Amino acid sequence: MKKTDRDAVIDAALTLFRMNGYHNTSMADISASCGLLKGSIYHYFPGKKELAIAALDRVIAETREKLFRPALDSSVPAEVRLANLAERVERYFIGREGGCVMGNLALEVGDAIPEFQARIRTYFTDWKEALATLLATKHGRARAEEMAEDIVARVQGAIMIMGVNKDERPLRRASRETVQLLAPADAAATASA
Amino acid sequence: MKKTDRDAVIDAALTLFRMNGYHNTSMADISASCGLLKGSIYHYFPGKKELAIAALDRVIAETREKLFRPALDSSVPAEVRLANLAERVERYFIGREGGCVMGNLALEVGDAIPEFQARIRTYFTDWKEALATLLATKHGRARAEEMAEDIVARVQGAIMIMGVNKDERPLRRASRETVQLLAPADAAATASA
DNA sequence: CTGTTACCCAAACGATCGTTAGGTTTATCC
DNA sequence: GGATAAACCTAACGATCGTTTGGGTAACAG
Repeated sequence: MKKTDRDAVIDAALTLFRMNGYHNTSMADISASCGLLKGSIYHYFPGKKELAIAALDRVIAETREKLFRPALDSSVPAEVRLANLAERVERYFIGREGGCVMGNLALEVGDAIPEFQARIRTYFTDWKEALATLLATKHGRARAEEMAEDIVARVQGAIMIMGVNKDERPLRRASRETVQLLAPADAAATASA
Repeated sequence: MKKTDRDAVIDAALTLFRMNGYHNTSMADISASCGLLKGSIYHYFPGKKELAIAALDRVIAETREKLFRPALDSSVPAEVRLANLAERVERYFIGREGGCVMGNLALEVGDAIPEFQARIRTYFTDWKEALATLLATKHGRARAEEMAEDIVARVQGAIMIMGVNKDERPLRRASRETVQLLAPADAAATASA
């Protein structure tokens, strides 16, 4: 039961960071959102930065578990795993207010806070690795990594546009076209027909 | 000569907003960066928000002039215009510390500040319109708009990755593949050869 | 029951935030 | 050259920032 409060702080902080950004989220905001008094947060975390780091670490763990690890389960055909990964990513971000906290912080703090930068890089690397492993079953490893990086970029951009235009179709197209990269017989013809 | 100082304030603010974000840029920072004392900035702008709006308006005007308007010059073949647009966008962002201020603010402030949101939307719409107009010469208008939106998303994502991984290759690939969308004879074959 | 630790609150800290008020300098115009 | 206004500085404002201090309470160990 002890970890519940700590987790509640991380939960609140994570949501606020995602929706309002890091610098625009105050300890008072987090306090009001998690039920704990402002000063009490410092019982669990040395400061705001370390709290954010814990939040980012949680995102990394969660996405590894729920999104990227299933993609490496070799008992399932690669094309199915790719379809599952694409669909999970799509569902993960659609309707999630504030989009992707990793992408948001990547553009907000840039490399000003190395601990953030390192975690953001890890997150993107995980994502790219999962995609590259799957794509390498059909395309070469080198080309697969390029394609994986491009997919991650496109999805992140689609999430950005989703926030700006309230339109989730770019994200859906990114998912659909990703799946087709392992479709048999170079299914571009099937798609355009 | 009167507009010089005002422009200097906008210049400084724009650079700082792009590199450090909106909330993490203080009026004191802007003051120190433009040579004007903090209080003096309020002679030109009612507040920080209005200064930022002026900065965003300048970005819209600049990118219209230098990037998007040349794309609509019908005296040049569409495929050449697309190649020029892609190259200009690539050069515009590569090496530009902090990436794209519009994308950064889109993810940082989201829709919390409607005046920002409107300008960000305008910026993306301009970009998409330029691309869609060119792509519509070969593909249908509806499909061209989808493609344009996807390109914008991918480029923005590539800029994000460029900031995270210090790797500009995703952006270069996005440019290259964009150009090929108007290449004769569906130049995918040429590209993969 | 006593001592110790973890948990959490209440109150305040100095620093910095965006903003403002009032005065001084500089340019403009008749 | 004197009046008018724009440009700019100095100094401070209240509010909020992240953080700290000190104490109180509950839980658990001996």
